[in-house]
Amino acid sequence: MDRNSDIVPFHETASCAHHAKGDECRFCNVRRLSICAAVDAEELSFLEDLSGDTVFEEKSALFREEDEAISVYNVTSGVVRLVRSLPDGRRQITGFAMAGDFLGLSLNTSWSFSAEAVTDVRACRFKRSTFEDFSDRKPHLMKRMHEFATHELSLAQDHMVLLGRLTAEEKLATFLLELKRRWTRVEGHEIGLIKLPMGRQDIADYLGLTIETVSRTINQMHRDRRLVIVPDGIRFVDPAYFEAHALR
Amino acid sequence: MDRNSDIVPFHETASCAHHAKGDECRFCNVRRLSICAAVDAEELSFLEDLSGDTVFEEKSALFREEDEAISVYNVTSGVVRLVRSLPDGRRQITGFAMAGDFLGLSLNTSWSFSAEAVTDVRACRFKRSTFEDFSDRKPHLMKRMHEFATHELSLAQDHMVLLGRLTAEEKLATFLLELKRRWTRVEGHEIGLIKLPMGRQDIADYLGLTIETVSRTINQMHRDRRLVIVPDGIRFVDPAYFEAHALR
DNA sequence: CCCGAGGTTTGATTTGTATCAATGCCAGAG
DNA sequence: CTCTGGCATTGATACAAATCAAACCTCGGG
Repeated sequence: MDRNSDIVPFHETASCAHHAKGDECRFCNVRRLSICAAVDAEELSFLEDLSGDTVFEEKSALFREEDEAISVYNVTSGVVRLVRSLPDGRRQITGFAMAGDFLGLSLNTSWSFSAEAVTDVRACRFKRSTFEDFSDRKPHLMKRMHEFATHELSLAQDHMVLLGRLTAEEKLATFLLELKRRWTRVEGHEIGLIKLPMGRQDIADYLGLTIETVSRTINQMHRDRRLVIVPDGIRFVDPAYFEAHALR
Repeated sequence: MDRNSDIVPFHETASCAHHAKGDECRFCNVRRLSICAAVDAEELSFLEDLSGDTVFEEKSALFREEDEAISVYNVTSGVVRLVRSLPDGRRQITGFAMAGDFLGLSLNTSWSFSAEAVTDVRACRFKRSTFEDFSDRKPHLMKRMHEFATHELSLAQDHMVLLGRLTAEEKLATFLLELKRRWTRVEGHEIGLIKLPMGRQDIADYLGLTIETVSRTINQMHRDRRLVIVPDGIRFVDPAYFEAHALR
């Protein structure tokens, strides 16, 4: 049975209710984190005309592997899982996209992965072809996209080491520490609670483990007083333990 | 004992002996495969002035993880392994670079991986800062680099699926098929013999396995009449078997 | 307040791959 | 021709994680 059968096609919403039209980008709280930080005020207002705010509800798909890439997206809130599936149902999650992350860096007309909303998600949407034309005329934007791509590539290489060479315990320690860093970056300040919006199955598919091994390993860490489990997340009790067992 | 202790620093050689200075790029046999295909005749001669042909002998390092990235490279012949190492000696090979592949796409001043010559290697070398200045002024070159980067990213995602979700048999089938495709691309025509210049340990470190499992799996395939083992490589006997077991 | 569904935890058992330990097989040096 | 060192192969055994199988929350709906 396909575990993804509950993923429904996305439903596009009307434009953002919280900003007057014409102010979205200037007041965007993820601009500093995103592609758009490379864009000056004048370009920003032009870019804004190309963009549309979209909302995806929990468990809906932003797009699927086999879809044509009509749009590209800048995630502004929520968490998205990036999934590659095998014909027999095995899944690998190659990453989680959060506020500031860009989907569609390659500007290819075909996606090579699915993007599914783990939580409710807001994203700034651009028509792919239009965005490509724009970036073709703005070398500094292209360069910023290239920097994003090579950064992603470096993260992908880290993840290959994790998948190929770490133990279950090391995988979880690395994952939790990385998640802490990403929330800190998004929130703009140190956080205590590490929110885990994704389910155990998603964590398993990200780390190349089974759900049972993820559950056992986290609960073992709890029993060993390395962390406490709280609603919707965990909290480090022994941060040094995670630093010592994680990859970089 | 560190398995890499035999990797010695590279020895730089004088410029290419086979071409008169001023003709390297025009007659370059990997141009069509490389970054340089995006460069027109005039730019090519300019680029050529920036470049120097280098030779690295088998087992030497082009650069190491911890080195500062002074140069970037365009591989013109031979095979390079890209390695990430853990402090305790565990290794993950994130890829093999062959003719046409570019090392230094990120243009960062620090490498995040080592590059080691598996065979004798020739590469076209550029000063990183100079190359960056050049690409900053040539949007189509930057775009080509970006395309290379996002293609790499897609390959990296494939490899994550392999590492996280495939069995040893599937990993080997995928690896051999992928290698066949890459040799075909480099040679410019279909090939029968799939050369395996890298040792079993390198294959293991690429696939997230041990050397024993690689050896057992290949020899099992041989016993099952899926392939024949020949000096320096293998030959498919049952190509359909590999197609059926490989990832895409 | 109870029920049911979806997700999580826990336990028992199996298994694929790692580990440990020889042995085999060249190719190059002497 | 024989020795030697560096892989590669093969076999026996161990073990980490997968698989199979319940039981257990918890939260929203009736």
